[in-house]
Amino acid sequence: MTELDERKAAVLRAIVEQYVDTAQPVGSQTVTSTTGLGVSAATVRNEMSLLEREGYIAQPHPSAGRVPTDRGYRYYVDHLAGAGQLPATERRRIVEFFSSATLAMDQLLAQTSQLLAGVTAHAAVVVGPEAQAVVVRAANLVPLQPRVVLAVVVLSNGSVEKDVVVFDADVADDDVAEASGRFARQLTGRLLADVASLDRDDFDRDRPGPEHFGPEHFAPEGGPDPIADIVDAARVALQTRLAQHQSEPLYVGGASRLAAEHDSFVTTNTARLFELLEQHVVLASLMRELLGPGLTVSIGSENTSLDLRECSLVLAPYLVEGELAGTVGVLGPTRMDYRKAQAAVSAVSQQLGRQLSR
Amino acid sequence: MTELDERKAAVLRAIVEQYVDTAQPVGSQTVTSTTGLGVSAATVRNEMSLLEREGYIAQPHPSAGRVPTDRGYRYYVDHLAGAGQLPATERRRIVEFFSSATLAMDQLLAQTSQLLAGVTAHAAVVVGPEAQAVVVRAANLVPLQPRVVLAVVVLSNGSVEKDVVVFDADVADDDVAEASGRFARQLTGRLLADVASLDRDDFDRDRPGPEHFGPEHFAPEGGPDPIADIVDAARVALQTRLAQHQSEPLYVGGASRLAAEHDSFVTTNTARLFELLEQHVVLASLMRELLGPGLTVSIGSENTSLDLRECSLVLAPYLVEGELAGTVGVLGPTRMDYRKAQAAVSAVSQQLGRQLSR
DNA sequence: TCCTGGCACTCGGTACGATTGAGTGCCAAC
DNA sequence: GTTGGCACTCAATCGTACCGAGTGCCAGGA
Repeated sequence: MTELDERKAAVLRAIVEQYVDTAQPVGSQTVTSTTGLGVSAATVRNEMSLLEREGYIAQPHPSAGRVPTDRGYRYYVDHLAGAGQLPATERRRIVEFFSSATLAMDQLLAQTSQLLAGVTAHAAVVVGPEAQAVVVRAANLVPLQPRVVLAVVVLSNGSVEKDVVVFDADVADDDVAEASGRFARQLTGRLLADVASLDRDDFDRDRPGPEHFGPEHFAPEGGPDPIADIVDAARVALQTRLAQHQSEPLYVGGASRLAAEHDSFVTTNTARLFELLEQHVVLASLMRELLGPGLTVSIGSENTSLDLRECSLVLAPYLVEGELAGTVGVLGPTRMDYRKAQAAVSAVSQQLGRQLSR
Repeated sequence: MTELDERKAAVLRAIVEQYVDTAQPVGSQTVTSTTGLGVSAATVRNEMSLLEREGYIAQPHPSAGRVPTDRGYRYYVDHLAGAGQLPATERRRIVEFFSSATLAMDQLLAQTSQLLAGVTAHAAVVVGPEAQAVVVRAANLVPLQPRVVLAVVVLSNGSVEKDVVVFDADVADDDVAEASGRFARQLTGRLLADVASLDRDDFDRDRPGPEHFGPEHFAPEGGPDPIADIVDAARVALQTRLAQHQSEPLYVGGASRLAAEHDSFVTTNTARLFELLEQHVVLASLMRELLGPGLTVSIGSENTSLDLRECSLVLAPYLVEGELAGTVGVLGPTRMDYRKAQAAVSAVSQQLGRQLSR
């Protein structure tokens, strides 16, 4: 759309910022008194009238002040918000968090989402890097009970995945130990993406003999091999779990902030929002859809999801070693301090990328 | 308190059940029409007047019907609710869940909390067994990056704990492998409770030499031993994490239901409730305080926490092999279907105990 | 003694009208 | 192009009236 002239922009900015601050419709008087532009309320009224005609602001009812529309917020974000600076305390809070964090990927991301929620006072979402490039660093089978074995896999991103395998009959600890060795040799060093898609034959063909460790006893004849059965059962169990791990590692922090914002959400159902936050798949696809190269802001009705039509999302990707790795974002009401949200999201995404590039 | 006579009890029961159903104050007419007792509304009014005088019911305003007080709910729960039966579909849902569940402890408990939330349509809480008796089944050190090692411990309850250890200088993979063996020998088979409290000397004294596996190279002289340093660093890192694991394994399911119930929570702040649910320590101590040998119901103002003064908790312990192991519970508004909640909590606690006793 | 129908009373909720005040739109004057 | 002034609109507030649900009480009956 065409650009607004300077004074209209100033008026719009005043309305947005005032409304974000007070949650009350803003009248022409308020605009003249809070902004320095040397014109009277009547002039402002004329400008407001035009702004309304062009859809940047609206009146909740005919004799009230003006409220920004989604389009008004959009213009504000695109042209007026500028690059906000975080207050020093919060900037420090972010830096300190990352400088003291020595965590595995999953824990780091979970805590990052809470950090971002704390700084912005909104709900925060962090999507982890695609686990395609992740490599299996260690694999183990651990007997828990006579018929129960735990398959454990350590990944190069510091995550640990596990799954319980239950057998019909007791399995000897020795068998498990041997199976564990074979299991480790099968998986260690492999790409997660490969592991998820391979089946028994692939492993047998790829690694026909013992390599790393001492000699191993393969079942000599083609008959049933209890050890192989254990290994297979464990692998199958883990494959489904690893497939999940691969898909959408998503962390939500500070969801309870949504409840605090409830007053403004008269129309939409807060409960629906909470459900949405619990459905990681939906949320992740929604974020993937929105994500652009830099800071992305999606405002109210710009969101495809009806439940989000009174919410805004502020998203940014983060880069690990120059590669687009994941997303951090903030979810709040459209009446949100976009400058601060953008500054926080931007700072956190940069720091997180830097941290993960180490 | 003294028992209520039969008719008063019937009136109270009718008021409670009607109010739980409709959320509207109940008048004498409604009571006579919904209950089978063959008396007129006037008589019911007299009874209600007495019930009010004794504090079982109250009027929101002078010309409205009656609403149960916390004391009224209390009497209802103690004398009138009886042992409710779950509808068949929901009973089956619970049984099926447990019969098909083959999960590690932590996953099982998390899913159980969601099951209970689903059945009761309230938020649900599950506290896991004290991890005192848990034994370390396997331990490993896995190199992730030149200076980063992941310490992983598998516990007999199927949980996996891990922590990142960062070193000042690079450590060779071979050193890590050797340290991993020593680390495993130090921890495997030990009680979690012991591991958390021991220090380096204890291990050295207890296990002076190689036992299970082939010969191992101890640093011969008393000088600095890089392997031992790695092992120590890993153990210290894990100890703090294991201490947490030991304390309060708590799972909350269906927290979003609280938002759906918001309409009734006019006075109290929903956001505070969400925060409470996120503070596992507070919640766990609160539940420990309340827990009795059987089903426990804590109603509104009976709760010490102010944030819960419009909520009720229905709790039950579950037994594993005859021993009190943990707690399951439901958190909802005082205006809750106590029969159903009690039946669900009771069923889930039994099934969970049975499952864990296997 | 206990129950019941009747009746007066109370009070929340709704509808209606008047009033107030914030805010606008428009216009004439600068 | 800007401004002050003025009429207009309409939400919010208040007071009044009314309705109806519900109660408390009382006198009469079982």
